[in-house]
Amino acid sequence: MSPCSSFRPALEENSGVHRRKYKRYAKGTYVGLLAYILQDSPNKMLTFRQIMERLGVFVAGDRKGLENNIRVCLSSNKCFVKVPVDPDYPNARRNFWKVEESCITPKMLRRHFKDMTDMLPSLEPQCQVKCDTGAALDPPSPASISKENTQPVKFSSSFSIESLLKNDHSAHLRIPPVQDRGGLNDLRLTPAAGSSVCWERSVYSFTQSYYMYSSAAAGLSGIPAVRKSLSAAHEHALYPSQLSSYHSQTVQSRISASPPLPHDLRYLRW
DNA sequence: GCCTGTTTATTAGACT
DNA sequence: AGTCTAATAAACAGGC
Repeated sequence: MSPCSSFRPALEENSGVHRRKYKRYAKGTYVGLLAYILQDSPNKMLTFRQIMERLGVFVAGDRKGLENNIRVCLSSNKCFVKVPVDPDYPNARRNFWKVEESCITPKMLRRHFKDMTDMLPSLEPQCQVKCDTGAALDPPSPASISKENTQPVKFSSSFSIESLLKNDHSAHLRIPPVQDRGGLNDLRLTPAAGSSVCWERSVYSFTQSYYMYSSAAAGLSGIPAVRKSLSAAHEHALYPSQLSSYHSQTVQSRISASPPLPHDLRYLRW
């Protein structure tokens, strides 16, 4: 069974009755994908346009619908927060979006990064323990909400986004070229590999799993949208740590090569 | 007019 | 089976 074998066009033959034009993705959610894209950006925040540019690599088809979906996702999920592009002149319509990690619950981790935990059996028990404690999973009671707000949940597990990305960015391990990689089933965890490899392979597989159906493709023509083939530049932009040439760079050079901080960019047009 | 962000309603898959 | 929640569509407001 391929990772995406359960993807099927959602349109009914006699559609028009159902509003849904997309099949729910077999793996992954917008939240998970957005979180990854944001966290993988140099400053861990992006404008909406930048988000869409990165998403554009994954998705072909109806951009309007996708934009709408992403907007809703960003607006309705508290784990995504806005940062004014220009702090001096806050504009409600010109913001960076970033991930508010303190708002990511174990439940969200399990739900939105489920595919990665599936590939990370060594981490699953950790997450499971947290999830099974109940307190962290149960819907917050009114009384607990204020407490939760004042005591943001910070995850120090190796599967927290922070930890995972930390591992990712500190990785010096060489990863085989994309074309040489196996699918999800080929993942093998070795003691020597460590979580860095786990994470990198997981991110690869995770993003690979994002074959999306656009409403234009699935809804109008009945043809599923397919993931665009990635150019080398795109591959590098999205999976930088996968390219061996990338690994020839030191972490320091990666940092120095990063764009300036957001406040230096605030007068640029996006 | 376009872009961005918010809100609401609906649907359907996942979860309990 | 009932509930929860992500995905989707649409309408609207406000800034550029």
